[in-house]
Amino acid sequence: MTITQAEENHLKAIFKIAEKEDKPALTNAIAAAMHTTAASVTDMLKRLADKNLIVYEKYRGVQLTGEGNRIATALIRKHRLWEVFLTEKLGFAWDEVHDMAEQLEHVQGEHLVSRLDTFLGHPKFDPHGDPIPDAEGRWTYRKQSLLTTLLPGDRGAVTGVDDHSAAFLQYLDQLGLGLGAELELLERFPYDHSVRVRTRDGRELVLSEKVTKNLYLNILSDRES
Amino acid sequence: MTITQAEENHLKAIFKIAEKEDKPALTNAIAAAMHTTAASVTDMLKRLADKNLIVYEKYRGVQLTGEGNRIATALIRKHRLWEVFLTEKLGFAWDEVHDMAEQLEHVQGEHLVSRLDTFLGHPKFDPHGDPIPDAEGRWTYRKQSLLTTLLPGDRGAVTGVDDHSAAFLQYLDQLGLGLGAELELLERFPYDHSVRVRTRDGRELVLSEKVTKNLYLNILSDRES
DNA sequence: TTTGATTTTTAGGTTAATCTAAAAATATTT
DNA sequence: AAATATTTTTAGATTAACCTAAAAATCAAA
Ligand SMILES: [Mn+2]
Ligand SMILES: [Mn+2]
Ligand SMILES: [Mn+2]
Ligand SMILES: [Mn+2]
Repeated sequence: MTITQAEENHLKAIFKIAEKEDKPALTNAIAAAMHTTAASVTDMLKRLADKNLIVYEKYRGVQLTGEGNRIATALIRKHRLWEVFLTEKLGFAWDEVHDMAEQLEHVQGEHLVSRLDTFLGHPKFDPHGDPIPDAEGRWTYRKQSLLTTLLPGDRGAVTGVDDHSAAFLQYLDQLGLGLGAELELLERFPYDHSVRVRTRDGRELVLSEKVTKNLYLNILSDRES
Repeated sequence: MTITQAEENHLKAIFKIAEKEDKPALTNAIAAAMHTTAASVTDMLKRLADKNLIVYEKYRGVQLTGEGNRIATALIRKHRLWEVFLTEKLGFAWDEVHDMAEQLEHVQGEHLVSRLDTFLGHPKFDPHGDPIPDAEGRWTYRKQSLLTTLLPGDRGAVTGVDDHSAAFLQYLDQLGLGLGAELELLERFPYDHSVRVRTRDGRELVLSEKVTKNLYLNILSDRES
C-alpha cells in the first residue's frame, strides 16, 4: 500500500496535535495545521482510515494507529535530520531550513535515512532544539522549562522554542539568544509579564511575554523552581 | 507561473531526447522515456506549450523554448549534484543513487543548489561520468570514445557509460571497470565484436559487444585513431 | 432543556495527471 | 497513387487532492 505526500503530511499533523493536546485530534485543528479546510480534512481522514493509519469516529476526532504512528515518527525523524544537514553541512540559518526539510522528508530511499543519520553523527536534536527520534522511533527526553517559569536568580541555557516562525528565530538571533545561549533571570514585571535578563556576555535585555512564552531553557542555577 | 514535478520531468525527457537525436522529440519517444502513454504525453505537451516551455506542432514533435531549456538544464544539474552527494558523502554505490536523485532534483529552495554545489566542491561530473552544468547552464565538454572505436594497442581510462542501468553498473564493478579504471585493448574479435583487454593490474578480460558499445574512455595511448 | 453557536460532514464542484479505445494524420509499401 | 502500417491525437474515464456552500451533529448558554 503506497502512501502519498499529502497523506504523510496529514499523519504528521495529527501526531503533533495529539502529542500537544494529549487527546484525539479534531478536524478543525488539522485543517488549521495543514492550511486547508475542514471539508478537505474530512476527505483525507476517510482515506487514512481506509488504510488503517488512523482510527476515525465521525465528529469525535482521530487517533493514529500503530502503523500511522510509525509513519509519522519516521517522517519527523527525516525532517529533523535534513534540517541538521542543511544547517550543519550547507550552512543555512535555523530560520531558513523548514520549507526545504518539508520537501526532503518525503524523499524515499532504502538506507537513505540511516546513512544520512550516520553522516551527521547521529544527532539527538535538530537546529530548533527539537528531539530526533532514533531508527526505532524512540525519543530522547530532557528537562526544559519555559522562560515564564523561571524565578529571579535562576540561570539557564536556551534549549528550544515553541514558536518556530522565521520572525521569532530571527529576533532571537538579533538578541543573541540562539540555542545554547545562557542567561540569568534578574526581574519579573507582573504588569505585562515581561522579564529582565542578563546574557553571558553581560548584556541586559527586557523580553516580552510573547518571547518568554516561546523560549525553553534548561535551568542551571542552584535554586529550585 | 508554477511548474509541477510532472512538467519538470517531461521537460528533462524532451531535453535528453533532443540532445541525443538532435531533432524535435517525438511523442512516442517521450512516452517511452517517461513510462507513460502517447495520449498522456500529448496532454502534457499541450500544457507545456500553454506555458511557453516548448514549441509544439501537432504530429511534428516538440522543441524546448529558452525557458524550457533553462528549466531542464537546472534539473539535470540538481539531479547530478545530488548523485554526487549520495555517493561521495553518504557512501552509496553508483548503481543505487538514480531513483533518489530523481526525487531530490525536485526539491525547491533559495540557494539550495548553489550551497550543495559549494559543499561538494563544484564537481564537474557525476558518479556516472556525466557532466554537471554550472549555475549558468554551461556544459563541460571532454573527449571520450566508445570502446568500440579503440584500436589494438590503445590504452584508455573509463570516463562514462551509455547504459545507466544498475545491472550494467554492477557488472562493471565486478569487472573492476569503474570510472577511472585503465585498460589496454589487446585484440578485437570480428566474429561477435567482442574484445580482449588488459586492466592496469594485469588481468585480461573479454568484453562483449554489449559492453563495448556502452563504455566510454578517454584515450591515453600514443597511437591515434 | 430548548435555543443558538460552533464544529463537522456531505454534496457537488475543479484541476492535474494519468489511463484505454477509437479516430485522424502521417509514413511506408506495394 | 493506393493500400496498408504506424504514429499521434481526441474522446471519454478515473483518482487524488483540494475547494465552497449547505446540511447535520454536537456543544454551550440561557
Ligand atoms: Mn521544521
Ligand atoms: Mn525543526
Ligand atoms: Mn541519474
Ligand atoms: Mn548520473
